[in-house]
Amino acid sequence: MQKLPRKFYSQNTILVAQELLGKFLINKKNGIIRIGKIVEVEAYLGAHDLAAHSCRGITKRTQIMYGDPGYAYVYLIYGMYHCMNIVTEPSGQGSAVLIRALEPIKHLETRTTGPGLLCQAMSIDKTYNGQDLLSNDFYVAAQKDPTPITMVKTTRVGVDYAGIWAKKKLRFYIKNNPYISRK
DNA sequence: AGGATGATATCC
DNA sequence: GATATCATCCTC
Repeated sequence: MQKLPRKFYSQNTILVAQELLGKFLINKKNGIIRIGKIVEVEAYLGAHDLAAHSCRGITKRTQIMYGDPGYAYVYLIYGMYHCMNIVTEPSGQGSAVLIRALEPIKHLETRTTGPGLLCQAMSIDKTYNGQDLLSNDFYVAAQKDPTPITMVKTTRVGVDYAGIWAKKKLRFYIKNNPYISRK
């Protein structure tokens, strides 16, 4: 397992999103190592993407999204669940990739088939906002000889308000994987 | 179809 | 300071 370098995240957001499929999200906390395989993601392209939180410019909330790539953007949604994103592209773009579903690999007891649930299972909360994903206990890694996957491209979830941006196929998942949040 | 539940942005 | 809104999930 090889930790992904900063350079990986600084690439084009769509490319990073697609490449993240099949990689492993690893979180060590209180001596427990939790590992999940990323099976579903969404790309949020930046200030011009009306479905992205960054579409209204830099605020206290979105400053992480506008910062350096390879950092976690975690926020509370609907008062009860957290969602985790990884910031992409060079600083100032406001782009990120939302992690939507994981396949449980190690120490994941509860369901991981959705952005809110996977954060619960990985024990990720808002204190992880701004965390560097190149740290020693929170990072994404690739296996040496990854098994080839078939990718499905479709529309994002919960962004009907975003006009033409709601129709763009910026959600990617591994075909036939049983842990996808929605068809 | 609706409720839980809180941070955020945008208005006065 | 008030309120409308929300990249969700579960129960009915």
